[in-house]
Amino acid sequence: MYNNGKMRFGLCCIFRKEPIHFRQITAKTLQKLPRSEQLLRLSDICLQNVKSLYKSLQFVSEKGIGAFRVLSPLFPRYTHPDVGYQLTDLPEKAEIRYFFEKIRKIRDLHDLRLSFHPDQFNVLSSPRKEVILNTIRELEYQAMLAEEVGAEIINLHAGGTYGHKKNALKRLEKNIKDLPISIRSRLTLENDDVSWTPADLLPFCESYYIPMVYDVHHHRCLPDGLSETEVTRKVVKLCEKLGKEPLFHISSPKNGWHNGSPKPHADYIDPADFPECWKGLTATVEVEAKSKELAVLKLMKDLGS
DNA sequence: GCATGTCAAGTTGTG
DNA sequence: CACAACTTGACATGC
Repeated sequence: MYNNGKMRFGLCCIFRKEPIHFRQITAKTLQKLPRSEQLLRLSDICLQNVKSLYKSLQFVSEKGIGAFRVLSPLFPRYTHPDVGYQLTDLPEKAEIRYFFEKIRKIRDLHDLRLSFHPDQFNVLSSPRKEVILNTIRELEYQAMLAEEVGAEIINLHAGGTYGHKKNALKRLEKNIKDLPISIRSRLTLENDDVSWTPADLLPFCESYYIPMVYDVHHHRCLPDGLSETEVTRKVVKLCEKLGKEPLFHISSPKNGWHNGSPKPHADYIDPADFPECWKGLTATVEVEAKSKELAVLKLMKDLGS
């Protein structure tokens, strides 16, 4: 069913050369200001960031890039305990909503696939209640943005193992079951390069109907006995069952495969690192490379797509 | 202007 | 035990 389909490539969060920038602000800077000025600064940054996101989608659609990962701090410090805020607190909320609408329209027009990838401190397998609560708060924020921009995916890692994978998976299962639908319906789990391999995650994902995002670079850094072909086949099968397009991650090692740690990402993707078994599939491949849009475009050219 | 240290958050592995 | 690494970049500060 997915053979000879259309593969789309995804750009992650930011640009290397293209003059599209996202702004940030720290909690420390905000805390020096009275609340009204905090909200003015935040409103300005959020509005500029949604404009930049719109420009990002214009850029990718013009270049034939079919997917885009939205950066987590699009609305900086949204869930911070002291300086956090809501969209309705921002003076320019109407303008911000107007750009959300423009973003949804360009997304629909070009059928762009949008995703979120919450940072490493979002952990649903932690034994600490506080960590789970903070994670859910952050995921609710990202789900709100996902709803506003029309994003389909919130992709998470499985967290730590705490020396006992089975118990960690039990906590993960329970916490996933309790998630609000806005998060749960978008949730995917990705294999990492420290703890959780495809062999660990696939049975879990199959049991609970969660798409597994297959990062082949992580798999090469932390192998598990499964071949890339086997993992790909299982992921495609699971996604078919769930009615979702498979999502893969690709990167190349900065210092080569045999020169120290292969984990750091290179500027570009070596086409030799692109798995043969992915070719011809209907799937999204997010490109994790430091040269960002240049790397995505080069890979597309190198692969002739 | 430019260089440098800092930034909310978790977990693991290395030195 | 401290610290870097992870999608690292962008901001704030000080020269």
